[in-house]
Amino acid sequence: MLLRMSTLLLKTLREEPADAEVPSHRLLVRAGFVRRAAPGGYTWLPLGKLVLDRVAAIVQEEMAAAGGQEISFPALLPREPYETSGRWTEYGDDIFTLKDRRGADHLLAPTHEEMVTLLVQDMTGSYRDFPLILFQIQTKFRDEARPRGGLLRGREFLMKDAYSFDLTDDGLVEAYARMRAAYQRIFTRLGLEHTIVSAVSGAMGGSASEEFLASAEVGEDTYVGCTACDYAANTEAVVTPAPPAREVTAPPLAVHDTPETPTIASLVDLANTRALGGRTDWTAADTLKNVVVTVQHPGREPELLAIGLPGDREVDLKRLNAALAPATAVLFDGFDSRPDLVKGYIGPQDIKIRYLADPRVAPGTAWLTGANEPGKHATDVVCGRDFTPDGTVEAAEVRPGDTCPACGDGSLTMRRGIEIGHIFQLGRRYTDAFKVDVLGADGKPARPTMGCYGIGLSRAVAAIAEQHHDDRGLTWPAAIAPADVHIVAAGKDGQVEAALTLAGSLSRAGLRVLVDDRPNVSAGVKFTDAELIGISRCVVVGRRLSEGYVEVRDRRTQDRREVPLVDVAGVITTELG
RNA sequence: CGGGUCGUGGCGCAGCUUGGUCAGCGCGCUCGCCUUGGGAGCGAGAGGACGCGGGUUCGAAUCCCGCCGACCCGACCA
Repeated sequence: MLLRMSTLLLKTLREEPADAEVPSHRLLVRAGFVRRAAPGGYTWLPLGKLVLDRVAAIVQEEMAAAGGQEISFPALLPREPYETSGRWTEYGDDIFTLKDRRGADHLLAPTHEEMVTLLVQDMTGSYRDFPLILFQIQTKFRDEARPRGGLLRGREFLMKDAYSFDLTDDGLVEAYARMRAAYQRIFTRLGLEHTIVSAVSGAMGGSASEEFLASAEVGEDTYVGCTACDYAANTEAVVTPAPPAREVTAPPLAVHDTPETPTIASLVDLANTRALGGRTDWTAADTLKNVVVTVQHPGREPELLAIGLPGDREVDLKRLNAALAPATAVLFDGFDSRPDLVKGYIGPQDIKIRYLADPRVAPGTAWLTGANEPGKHATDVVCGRDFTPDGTVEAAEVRPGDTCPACGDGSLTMRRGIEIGHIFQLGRRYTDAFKVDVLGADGKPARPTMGCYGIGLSRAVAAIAEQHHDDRGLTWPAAIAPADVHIVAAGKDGQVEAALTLAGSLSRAGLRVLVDDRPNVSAGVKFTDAELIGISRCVVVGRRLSEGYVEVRDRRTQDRREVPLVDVAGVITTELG
């Protein structure tokens, strides 16, 4: 490959684009890799397309090595299959839908579980057709409420999704493990430092699920790690260790006048001032906070739900929503129409709506909580005696320092990352929905079980840019850089010809070459552009050319050394290793 | 969807409070000269319905109303 900058569609920007905030977005636009074309939609310019294609090639190689067969589905799909799976409504506003000229509903695919399930139903009939792994690289569409971060969250993006089909649960576990290993190889080859965390399945359904998170300040996912073991999880998937049930030793419930205490802080203050229950050491953690939310189940009437949790914790709506999926919850604000729910003084005793409690609210624990009357609270409200939750829920915020749920020893730390991959053991959710049965070895019908495995390719490019840049520009890992070597013709005119000659020979030697042969562009501009574009190896054809030397530079370390012109191919090839 | 900021040549911005040679600056672009190892210099140019639609006024980029769009924070999000 030989690319000449004199003819390349490339325009580097000296100034930062006003609409770009995160480093990857700023640099990819400034260096001429992508350009915004629509809200949440980006045009891949020649340099960017080269990178994207190299990322895709690595993914294809590893998918094939893991036994995957590549196919390609349409992006424009009819409504029916998604109606059958229930996702037409579950995905809700996040799905792009449209009508054709006859008024029939269609959608722009956000993901393809339905189609691949139908395909497998159509093309298989026997246990001999399994196991099977199919994958595709496709443009996906999601009507994101708010695209952001350039390539990091678009409404249209490139994704690799793979689907495994097995007839046994063991087979699924094996396929999942194989894909998991392939993902580790892929992200390592892409130069992405990443962590695998336990996750929740969300709208996809299914059981086991893990996310691959590329560490980055601008990441949208918060995940936890443990100081003592190798536990790692998305905050949404953190399970709260429940204390064991205990004997009820608390005195009977007692109601107290607690005027003007609608908040936990004001309640704790007053409790200590008045020595409620004979104590003056009340803390927020002794109180039971009860928060009312409106829950929307797909296609049903909204339901009111109360959440009980220790008063020193806030409700984390992300965690709550993950726990309630596919239903969604928002804070309730209609207290005026519900006199039985006294805002600021709600208690779980005889509450009229469904009540779910944090796991810390274990049987036998006693709490200071609302008495369901304005200006009154109750002490010694005991779980299991004075109230019984309808279940537990993971809705409380996770905090650094919380006890690790895996080892029970270490404490949790919190970090941010970009979700670059997500793998699921879906199970039979979709094969059940479409009643996919094949003939088993025993002559009886068998229903395949599925896994699905996604990688955001365009997002991966952005994640790589987040992890590989400095104050001068991008610093691509060699495996996915737009070229192997960037040749700069510095100095007088004769050097352009020499640079082109060198470029030709390196190209014939199998290297991917970008050569800056622009006439009438000063050396300084070329150097600055080369550093912005970020190809790892740069050859400067300049002042020592007449002596038979060129300069070889390392983009990352800024090392420079003079190399005889005749040795350049060898030096570059060796160092690229 | 809530909150905030903002729409002026390709890009980044000033001008708006106090309406009237305000269509302006930097970068980029074109042509010429010069320069050629760190975003050079000089000269000459091209390019803008000031987001859209109404309104006020003798006169609107500037004031008023409505709309649209973008970005940021939050909500939401394989």
